[in-house]
Amino acid sequence: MTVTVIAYHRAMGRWEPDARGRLAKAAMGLYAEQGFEQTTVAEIAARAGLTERTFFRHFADKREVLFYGTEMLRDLLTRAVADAPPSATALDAVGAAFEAACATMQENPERVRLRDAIVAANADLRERELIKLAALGAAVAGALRDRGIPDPAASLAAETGVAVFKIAFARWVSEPGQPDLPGAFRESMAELKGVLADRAPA
Amino acid sequence: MTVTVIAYHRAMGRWEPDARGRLAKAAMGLYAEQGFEQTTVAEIAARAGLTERTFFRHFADKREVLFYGTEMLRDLLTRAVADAPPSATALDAVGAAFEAACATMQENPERVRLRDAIVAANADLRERELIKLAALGAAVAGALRDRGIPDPAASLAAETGVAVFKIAFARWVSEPGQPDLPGAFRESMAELKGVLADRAPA
DNA sequence: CTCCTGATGTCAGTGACTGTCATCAGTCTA
DNA sequence: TAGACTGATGACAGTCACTGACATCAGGAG
Repeated sequence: MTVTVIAYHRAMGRWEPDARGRLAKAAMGLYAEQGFEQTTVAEIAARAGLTERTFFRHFADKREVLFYGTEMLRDLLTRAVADAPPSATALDAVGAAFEAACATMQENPERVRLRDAIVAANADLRERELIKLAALGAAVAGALRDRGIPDPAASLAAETGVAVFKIAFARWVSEPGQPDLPGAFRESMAELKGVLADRAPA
Repeated sequence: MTVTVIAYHRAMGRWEPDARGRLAKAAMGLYAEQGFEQTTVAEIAARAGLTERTFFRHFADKREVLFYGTEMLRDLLTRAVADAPPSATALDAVGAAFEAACATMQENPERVRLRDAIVAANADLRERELIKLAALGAAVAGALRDRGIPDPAASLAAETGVAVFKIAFARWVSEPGQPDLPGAFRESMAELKGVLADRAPA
């Protein structure tokens, strides 16, 4: 539909708000306004002043645009695991890493909550979220291995961290009054330890 | 895994081998022969002697046909959790449930391994698998709640069980000589407890 | 000025998935 | 047994996500 291509593409010598960012913003807006399924990629591209084809040059698919910050989060997690004190156990390091991640997310609570609402409303998006979380878990496991923790223990600790994070996040989202995501994570982590200490001796 | 629910639609009026089963069999075969992406739904339907439209009347999408036995597995897990002795802790009950599930899967190792190879080879299928596992975890958590275990502990124990199962299954798949899936699960579970007992007192 | 590069537009095509209506075989009822 | 009913299927058209191939166009390097 011949979108009036307003080409403020280059203003001075630099690039204006880059295409990727415009597409992501347009997508978020439309998903929030009309829902994910009701939004076509053509609409997103039009709002960004670009073509459908260009959208797919920047994002692998219609869902991926919502999982923009995952790489950043992954780097943050692996760095935090690496930076944990040598005395820390695997679970300690994992806990510290996810706490740091929680703190980062908390810097933009509205955005995080909006994104989560969009994702929660659609099954395909929930699937994508799960695989992203799994990827984060794998990255954390790798970072633990780099600390010298052998593989079964590393994977176990990482998966545990992800599981606790999921629960804490869900809890935080469900309580609009609760602003403390790192705190929610800490609590859930403590509860996990309680559950496991609770087990029967047999 | 695939042939489970043969609903002989009417006793004597008798449909031929039901459409759903034929479609599932055709799909498995084609996915194994040519790969998931290289197979079109039209091909599957043709091999089953049906139309593309009919495929989508029986399966929500092209992937779903590979996750045929999940409901059965879910029932098995929840029943096992319910049947655990009253003295069992949450983690004990979860462990017993997944061990039972492992035993069931072991009845058809080749089929399970083939299915896993197909799923592992494709990102979209891995996503679907993750959400199915998450659903199993949710079902187990529900069963724990029915046992009177409060929610954070129930979810935590269920997610832990799923995480351990994933690791044990991956290990079992990677070792063709290893026929003992329940044993692999038991071992991974024991390792988890070791990891957690290992944590620093602080 | 010209070649090269990188981002974009254009266009045609495939294939997953859906809505709708017709058909057809058994079943139930009168 | 005729006729209405039901449930599964076929036939068909349509939408839309996604891809490959090629043209274009601006800026930077030479």
